[in-house]
Amino acid sequence: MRAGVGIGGWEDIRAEVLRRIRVRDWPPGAMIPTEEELATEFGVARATVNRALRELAVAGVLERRRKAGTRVAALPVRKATLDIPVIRQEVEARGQRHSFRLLSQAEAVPPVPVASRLGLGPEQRMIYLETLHLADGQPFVFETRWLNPLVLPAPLPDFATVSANEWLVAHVAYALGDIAFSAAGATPREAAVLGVAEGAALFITERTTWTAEAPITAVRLAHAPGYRVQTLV
Amino acid sequence: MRAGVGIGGWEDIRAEVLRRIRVRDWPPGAMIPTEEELATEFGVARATVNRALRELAVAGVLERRRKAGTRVAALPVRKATLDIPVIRQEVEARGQRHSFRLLSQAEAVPPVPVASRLGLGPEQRMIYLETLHLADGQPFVFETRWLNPLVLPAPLPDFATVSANEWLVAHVAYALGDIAFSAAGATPREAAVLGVAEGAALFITERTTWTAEAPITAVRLAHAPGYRVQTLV
DNA sequence: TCGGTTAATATGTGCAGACATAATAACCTC
DNA sequence: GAGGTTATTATGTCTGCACATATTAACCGA
Repeated sequence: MRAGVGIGGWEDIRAEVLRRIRVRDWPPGAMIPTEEELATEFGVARATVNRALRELAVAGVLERRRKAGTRVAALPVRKATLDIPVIRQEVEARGQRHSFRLLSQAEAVPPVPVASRLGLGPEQRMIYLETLHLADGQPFVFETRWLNPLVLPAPLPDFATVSANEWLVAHVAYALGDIAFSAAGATPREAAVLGVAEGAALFITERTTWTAEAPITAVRLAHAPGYRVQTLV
Repeated sequence: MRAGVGIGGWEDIRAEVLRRIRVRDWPPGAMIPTEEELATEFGVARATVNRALRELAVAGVLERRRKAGTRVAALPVRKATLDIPVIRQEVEARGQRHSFRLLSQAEAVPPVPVASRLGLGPEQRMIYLETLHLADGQPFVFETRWLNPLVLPAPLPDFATVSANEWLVAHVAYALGDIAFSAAGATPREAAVLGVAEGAALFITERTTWTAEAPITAVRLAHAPGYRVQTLV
């Protein structure tokens, strides 16, 4: 950063470009000047302009192509970034105390939808866990998890004491995953565990993770009513 | 990129660092070498290592602090990036035909929750729109929207013909917004419009946007059953 | 030993110059 | 003109160097 001067950094360039887009100096779909031209105008190096424009492109505000140049996105596909924390952190971030209870543990062949989501054969046995997470003693989220025993290092912990999620993070080399959000009516089991009416609208998070070769775990989180996922754009 | 050589770019550095984290050469919580040391090891400039490590920090895999150094995140707060497209694009991306019907348009004082979410006084009148979006003729999402007439440029379009969302993107300088996801039972109105049972679990998206000074719009999207938001991590 | 000042250090960002790459535009041939 | 080749151009990235900044670690005096 230039000594003493409060302007000229890439964040300032980004802010100024964004301002021009928002006041429609550069309306949606319009081409904007080249990096070279902007660098000259702002009196900075091209690399600095590049950094600013790149960030805006990642955010979905600009579209860039070599040789073609840079244009303002016509229909900005806004990219919202969500933090997916560990449940304990999520509860504690709300200023509440986190605890959990292991409700059941078993070894079984998963149902077909879970098996296919994990890319498993029909006979592969897995570990099944049901855990209720509490915030200040109130039901917060009901977790049902399938674990692939083939990729877990021995010895397995006592999942009544150790959160499966946090143990996995600390002991298994993950590689890929996907997350999905949806809504579903509470199943009888979920209704009983969370203390809500059967069929009540629940927010559902489903996560699947793999190592490079094999599936690790599939989790379904049924959140207590009132749960929201929120983010700034 | 170095001529002819397929390695040595920042993406390769990022991949190699990620590999070492995943095979636990560098386990969660561990410090990793300094940029200088990695640059020497890989035979690249420090700026290249910096780019790679910065991306991993943004992704939540690394935690970096000046002078303190870089460590592997102990409890990786995974950052999931969601694309929030325009509804028309969303429908078309599924290979379906998009259409919509304006169900009602009025000018009214919004209910208190909406007014407070927008930071409005209790008497501010707004435009209220109800729109049903269809995918291949089937109900896809029911949109209820409050629009601030004070920030809209004249003339207003015919919202029966022009999607409010796309008109806004093209004509109003937005600045900030927030998005929230939740689940809710279908209200009588939503049930009738979407053709589902009252109380059925619906996935709800709520968006609010502002200019620098004034609120622009608050939207509630009630998605037809089966809707999912999905992303890779 | 405590508390505050100073030095050391890893990351954050800047610059100028160079070459790579992708995609368009210009050109040339038939 | 149509089709294929070549030149041009804007972005993408790398290098090497410099200085800023935030923290920590070392130091030192009361």
